[in-house]
Amino acid sequence: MAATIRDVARASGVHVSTVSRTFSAPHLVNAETRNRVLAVAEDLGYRPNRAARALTTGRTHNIGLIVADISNPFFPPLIKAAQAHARTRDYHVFVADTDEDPQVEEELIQTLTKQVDGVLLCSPRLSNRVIERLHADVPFVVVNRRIKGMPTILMDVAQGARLAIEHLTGLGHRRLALAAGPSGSWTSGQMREAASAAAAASGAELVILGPNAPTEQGGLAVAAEVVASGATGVLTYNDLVAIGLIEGLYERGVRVPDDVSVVGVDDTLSGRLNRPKLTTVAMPTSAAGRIAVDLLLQSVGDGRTSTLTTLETRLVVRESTGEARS
Amino acid sequence: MAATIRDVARASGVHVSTVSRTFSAPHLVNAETRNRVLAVAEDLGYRPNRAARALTTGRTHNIGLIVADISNPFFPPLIKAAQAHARTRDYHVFVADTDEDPQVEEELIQTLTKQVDGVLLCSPRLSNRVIERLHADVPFVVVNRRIKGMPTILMDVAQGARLAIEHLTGLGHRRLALAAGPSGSWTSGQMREAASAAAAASGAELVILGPNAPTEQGGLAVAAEVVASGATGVLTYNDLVAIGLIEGLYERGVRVPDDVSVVGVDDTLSGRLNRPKLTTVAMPTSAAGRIAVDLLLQSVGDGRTSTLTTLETRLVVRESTGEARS
DNA sequence: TCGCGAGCTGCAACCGGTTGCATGAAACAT
DNA sequence: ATGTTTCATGCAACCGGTTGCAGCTCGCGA
Repeated sequence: MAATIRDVARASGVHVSTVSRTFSAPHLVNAETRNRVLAVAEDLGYRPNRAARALTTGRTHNIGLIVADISNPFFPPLIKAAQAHARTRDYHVFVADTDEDPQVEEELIQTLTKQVDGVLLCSPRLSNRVIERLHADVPFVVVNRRIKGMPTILMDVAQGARLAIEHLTGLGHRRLALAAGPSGSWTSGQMREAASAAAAASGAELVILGPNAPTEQGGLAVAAEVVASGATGVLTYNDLVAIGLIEGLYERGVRVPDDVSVVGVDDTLSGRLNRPKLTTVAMPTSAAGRIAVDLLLQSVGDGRTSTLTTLETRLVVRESTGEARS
Repeated sequence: MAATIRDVARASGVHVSTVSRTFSAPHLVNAETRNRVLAVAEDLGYRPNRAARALTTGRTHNIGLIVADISNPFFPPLIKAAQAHARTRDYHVFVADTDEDPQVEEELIQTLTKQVDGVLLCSPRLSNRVIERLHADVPFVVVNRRIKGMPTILMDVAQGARLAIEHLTGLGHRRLALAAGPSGSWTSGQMREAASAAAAASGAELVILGPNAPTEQGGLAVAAEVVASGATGVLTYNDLVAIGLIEGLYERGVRVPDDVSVVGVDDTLSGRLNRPKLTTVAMPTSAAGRIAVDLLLQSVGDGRTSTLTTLETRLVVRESTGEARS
């Protein structure tokens, strides 16, 4: 149906190899010939078949991007940034959603392997062991998880957690809670450690509640425990959990920030939440998307590189936190 | 690096064609041979290269999914449903985001064309003419837009708009506004017509405000016009616009629903918005994703089919609408 | 005038699979 | 014992490109 390189060759009276070179190594072909070939190609609507090209070059010019849950608003900015950035490098990004299921995650990686030059693993739920095994087949860049020997991009969630806890203790809260994330989440572990340390340093108490689903449901479900814990300041795994939690607290007649202060993480809903607007730790997701693509293409190019990039986070104070009532 | 079909053939003492058949037409090969080949393949970690297969079969077993903006919460459920459903058919979904830019949309379709068997066009911003031209190269299924001769899935936004307007007039509102969508949006045109008709039928006034960006920014920006219009009931292009609008109204001291009632469309934020919870028209996005994949695979299989599927919408009344103050 | 290098182009093998056709052996009917 | 199927496998061409190598032409210096 569509025109192939041989059609173009025939129509312009040259050998296929000349047509091939016209597109992939233009400087090797005479300007006159090149223009003729280009004209014919244009005329026939010829476009090189990337899959066929990949067969010989070993470069698909595609990269895979795997996320746990595309409906988590944390990911879209990262995805958008990665796509836009990859496009400037003549690469395409294929996004796949694992539904937070490690099994599906592994399958997806397996199938993607042959169709992409590298994979961006965002907040993977697989064990390090499995990831290392799969790494033999295809270059990875890992976002939000520390794995030795792989290019890694971390958002400094420990710093974020510290900022959040200090913000809460600074407001006078002495009894704090952390609504942790899912058990497979490396980030959640980091938050937990940093929050514990920061709380201890300020002489505040911290109870860990969880694991919780990283969703509004998870937040809604943990509300009862928060109330029972007697905490007046809560740090949540992410904004969705915070939203769900606030909702759950309201349902129990607990008001935010009057009775309990809540801090989210991600800053994904800036304008979205009406009352109260969420105090949260902002994550540099777009930057992470761009950098991830660069790292990946780099490691696709010159073999394994193992870099650790850590991006800073930032506390955004809005309306969901307030002074502790004495 | 990775094992190829020839490695497996050599190691198991059969011809490559036998190995090939073991995977793509198992019934043609003797059970004993098959098991031996499978064992060797397993041993070598062989997995058929889908790109190479695509070269001869013309089937990539991939489908493309193009959305205007992946951060619009309308899309993720659709994407998830499409991916999950496609996986059961041994297909993969590659998602691409156009940033609401028709130019980018066209480029993406062009590049995807050769790498997928068909493309799901969700809420396209391109003109019908361009879409029809591109359709020559690759099968399409179009969601949320009516294009003659292409398989189409529509959510009955006209019905939704009618329900919403009737809900508002039923509450006693006589002066209504529609915060329309972007100019390229077919859906927005449908809403406009249906809303006008429904308003006229109820003897209410309706002013059309827009076009607006289909985002919270768009809603925020249109708030002034809403206030100026004197409308007490507003239907918005989607939930994001509604959220932005409510925010903008609050900033101007106008309360929802006390002073102005707001109805969104999409039902994307159900639990998310705290006060007031959004009254909205629910869209069957997951169903659309599943059906879209089916239609596409079907039209990939037996050539062009042109079906029109219309899915019902549903009004979900929450807290952002209330009785008109007399 | 000859030799040589530079610049272009063609040849053909190859990437990793698929598939129509031919071959051969075993099973069956006559 | 012979002819006919059926089943399993091998052969080789093909999909749409890329690329190392060889050959040709031309210009230039000696």
